[in-house]
Amino acid sequence: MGTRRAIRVKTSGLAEDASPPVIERAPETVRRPHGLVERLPSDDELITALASGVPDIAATIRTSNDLVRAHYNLSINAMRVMAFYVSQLDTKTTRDSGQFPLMRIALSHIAETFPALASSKNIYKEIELAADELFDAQVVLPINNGRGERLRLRWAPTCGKVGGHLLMRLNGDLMPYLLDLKERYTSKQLMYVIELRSPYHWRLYEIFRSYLFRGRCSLTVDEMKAMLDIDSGLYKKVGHFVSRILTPALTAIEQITDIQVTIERPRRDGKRILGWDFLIRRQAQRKLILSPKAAPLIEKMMRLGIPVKTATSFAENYEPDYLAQQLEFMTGKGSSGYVIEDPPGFLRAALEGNFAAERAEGALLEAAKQSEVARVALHHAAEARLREAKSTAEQLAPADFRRDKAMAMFDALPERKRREVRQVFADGLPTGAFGQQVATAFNAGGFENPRVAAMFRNFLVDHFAIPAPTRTELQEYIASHWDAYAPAS
DNA sequence: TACCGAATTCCGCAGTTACA
DNA sequence: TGTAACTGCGGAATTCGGTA
Repeated sequence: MGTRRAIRVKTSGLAEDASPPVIERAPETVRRPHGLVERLPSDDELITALASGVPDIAATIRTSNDLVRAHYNLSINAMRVMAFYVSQLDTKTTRDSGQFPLMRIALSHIAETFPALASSKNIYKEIELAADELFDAQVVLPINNGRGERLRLRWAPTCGKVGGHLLMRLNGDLMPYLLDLKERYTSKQLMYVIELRSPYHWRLYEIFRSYLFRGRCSLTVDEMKAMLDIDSGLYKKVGHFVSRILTPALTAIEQITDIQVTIERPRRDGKRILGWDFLIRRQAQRKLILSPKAAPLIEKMMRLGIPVKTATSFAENYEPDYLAQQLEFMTGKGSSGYVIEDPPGFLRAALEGNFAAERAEGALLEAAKQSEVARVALHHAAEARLREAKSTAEQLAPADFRRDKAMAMFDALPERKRREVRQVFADGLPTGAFGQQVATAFNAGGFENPRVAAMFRNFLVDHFAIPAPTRTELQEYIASHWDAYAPAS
């Protein structure tokens, strides 16, 4: 008998998890009942493909329309794992070998691709459950030109979590539905589904997208429930199906994906709603994502945890070079150990405040210690900023400026943070008439008191780089600035 | 116009997820 | 860890529309 040994699985050379997988090997030989001794395949022989890392989210995935419209119901994480696996396939190698590869995928790469999954408390457990589901679940495919005959297939006959990786092989019988598709297929870009949070939204997006070429489709309630594998006993009332499945899905599809689906009219039998005619069109603004300069920037923003809708909005409203500059500043800030708790908020602040330029100013400050010339340049830059700030303030009435600037920034804070700010200002102020006035003004959520407005506005302006100030920062600010705002006694 | 059945609206519950 | 938001679901009350 061979000796028992531990084999470290060959790594892809990319980011590794905290716990590299070690597969405990059974003895290398096994005695078959008929007496023959066979050699078991090694791990390297078993694993025929290594996921190459985080997929290109702009890459296109093709799926046969038969599979898109098949009857199945997977959890959202199982859908994500499936999409990840398919995105990693090498079509030629897979076709030549005649079977899907047994792929080793780092869980960290799956989590990195799907931000919603990455924020989960127990990513490993969730992916393990998704793997179990892909092993157990079935897809029911119509065959023989849909003459009522159905074929049941399992998704992944080999699927399991090993250490920090997922080992998975798709069912080879699914190859005609995923490879070498020349007609009757639906293509989608990963970027448009990674943010979908419900399997129903994902499935309906794929289904409607399969009809995009036609611009419209007509589906009955029963057809949709069958495709989504919803038990006929559920959503007996059409209204429930509409309000709980269809409407939320259409909203998510419009907000997140590249198509927009609207209900043209219901199909009725008397009063009874049988289904609907849908209008399907590509969202014009989403085409911007495909522009050569914007696409990589949007992808980069999404990798930083910024939702696609926000990323698209930034790409639409800012010049690519300027956006790239601020993104570079943001990633530099992150890699230097600064924890960015709210990436969309931080980037918005960076775009509005031109942090990258301020960083250049910071570099100038360092140089100023060495050079008189730099010191003068720094002085001029500071004066220019001051002039710009004054100009903005002068364009607005003082009260409007206070309200618009300070309230906008204050309102941008999460509710919990707003409560904390109010509390800190209330706690941190000295007792007495003015302190009471300040506390009352804050608790009322307003800035009627000009001193409170000025103090808070200046805090925000001075600390604009801090989207959500901490309690300590606020207390320190109040302590050091109190005298400047307190009324003369 | 009254009746009946389907659609719509509203409410509440439970489990999950996101966030600070 | 607590809270808010979201998702998925069922049921009751009300409204609407077809039909006799």
